[in-house]
Amino acid sequence: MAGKTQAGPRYPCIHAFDHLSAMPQRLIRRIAHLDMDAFYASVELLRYPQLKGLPVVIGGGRRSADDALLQAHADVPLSRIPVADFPRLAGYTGRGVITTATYAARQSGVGSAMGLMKAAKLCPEAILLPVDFAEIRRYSRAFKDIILDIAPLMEDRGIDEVYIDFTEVPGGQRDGGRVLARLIQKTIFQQTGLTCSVGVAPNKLLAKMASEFNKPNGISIVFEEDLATMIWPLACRKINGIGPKADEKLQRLGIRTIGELAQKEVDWLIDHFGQKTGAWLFDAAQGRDDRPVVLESEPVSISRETTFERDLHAVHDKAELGAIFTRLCEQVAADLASKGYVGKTVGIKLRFDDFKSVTRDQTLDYFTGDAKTLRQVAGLCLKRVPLTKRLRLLGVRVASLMRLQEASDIELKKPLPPSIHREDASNLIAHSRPLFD
DNA sequence: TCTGGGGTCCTAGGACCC
DNA sequence: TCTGGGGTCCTAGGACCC
Repeated sequence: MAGKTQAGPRYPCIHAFDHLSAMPQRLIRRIAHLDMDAFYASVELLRYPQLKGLPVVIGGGRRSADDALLQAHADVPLSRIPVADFPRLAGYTGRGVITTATYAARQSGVGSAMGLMKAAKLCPEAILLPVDFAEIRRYSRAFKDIILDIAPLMEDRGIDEVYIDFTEVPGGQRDGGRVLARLIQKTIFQQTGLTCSVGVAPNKLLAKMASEFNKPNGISIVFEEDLATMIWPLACRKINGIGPKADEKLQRLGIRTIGELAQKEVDWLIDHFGQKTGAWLFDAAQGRDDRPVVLESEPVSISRETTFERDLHAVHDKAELGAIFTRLCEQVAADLASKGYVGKTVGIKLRFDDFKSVTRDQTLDYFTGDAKTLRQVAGLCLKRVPLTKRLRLLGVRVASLMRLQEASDIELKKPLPPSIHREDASNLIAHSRPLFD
C-alpha cells in the first residue's frame, strides 16, 4: 500500500484506508458471498484426522440414531479410536439421509441428501459418522465472528454461508475485493483450520454464483462487464432461486443457459411465469439484483417436526403418536421461550406413508407460547385432517410471531378455548373417524 | 431400503369490510 | 335484481434454500 497522502479530489464516503492509496477510486458496490468448503465433513475430519482419505458419510437429521452412534464412542478418547471401531454403514437401518460425504465415498456414487440405506448399498465399506450439531454450530459461530471482526456488514445465510458488503470496508475495493477476501479466507483458516470459497461481485446474485467458480479454497472476482463471458454460459439452475421445477419449465421452453434466458423479452417471460417471477427472471439473467445485505431479521415462524422410525397409524399407534405430538409442542414452546417469542398462529404438518403432506393451521385472537395451549390448538387442527393413511411425519409450527417483551397482558390473555371451524365440524361428524388425539 | 429438519416466500381463493 | 372494486386477513399448498 502506498504511504503517501493522496492529493486528488476527496470523496466523502471513501474510507480512511483508501485515502492512503496512490489513486483514489470511486466506490463501486462490492458484495461477497462466502461459503465453507464441505463444512460438515471438514469439521468431522478435524476431529478424526485418521479418517482422511477414507470413504466417510456424515448422516443427518435422525437425532435418535445419531445420538446412539455418538453414545457408542462417548467414553473413548477421540485420538485413540481406531478406524475399525467406527460404526459402519453396513447393517445400519434407519430413515436418515446423508448430509455430506467425503470424496472417497462420492466416488462410489454417494452424495448428499441420499438415503442412508441407499448409500450403504452403493458403498458398503463406508464409515458412517453422526452429525455433531453442537460442534458444527461452534465452528459456524467461530467463522462468522472472524468475519464480523474484519467486515461488520454480514448477512447470515445459514450454518455455512454468509454475504458480506465489502463496499466501504477498508481494502474492500482493492483488486475488486480480492485482497479483503484473501484476508478473511486466511484468517478463518489460521484460526479454525477450515477452508472456504469466496465470490465478490456487484450484487448478491452474482456473488453467490462467483463463489462456486473456484472451489475449494478459491476466490473469484466478477465485475459487471464479465456478465457475458462468466455468467451467460452457465445453466439457469445456477441462479439461486431457480430450482428443479423452474428449470424443467425453462428447458421445456428451450432455455438452458442464463445467456439464452437473457435473450428473452420481459413480456414473454411474464406471460410464461407470471408478473413477479417473470420480471425477476429477466433481471436475474441481466445480472441485476439490488437486494441489500441484511444484517438482522426477525423470525417468521418456529417449528419442530419429526419423521418416525416406522410409519404410524392413528388408531393402532395412538398412544405413541399422542406422546410425540405433545413432545413436539413442548419443544416448540421451549424454542419460543428461549428465543423470546410468542405467536398467534398454530399449525401442524402431516406427511403420509405415500409422502404426501398436508398442513392445517389456526389463528388465535391472542398470542401464546404455552405448551398446553399449543397442544390444544394443534389438536384441533389435527381433527380437521382425515387420518386413514399411515403417518411418517408429524410437525408443529407457530407463526405470526411477536417478541414476548412487546406483548401486552391483553394480547397474552387466554380467552375461551378456540372452537372448531364450522365447515370442519360437519366434516368431522360426517367422517366420525378415530383419532389419536 | 427411497426421500431429514428448519426455515422463507409466493400464490390463490374466500371471508369480510368499506 | 344484479353487480362494482380495493384492501386485509386467513388458510393451504408448493417451490426453494441451507
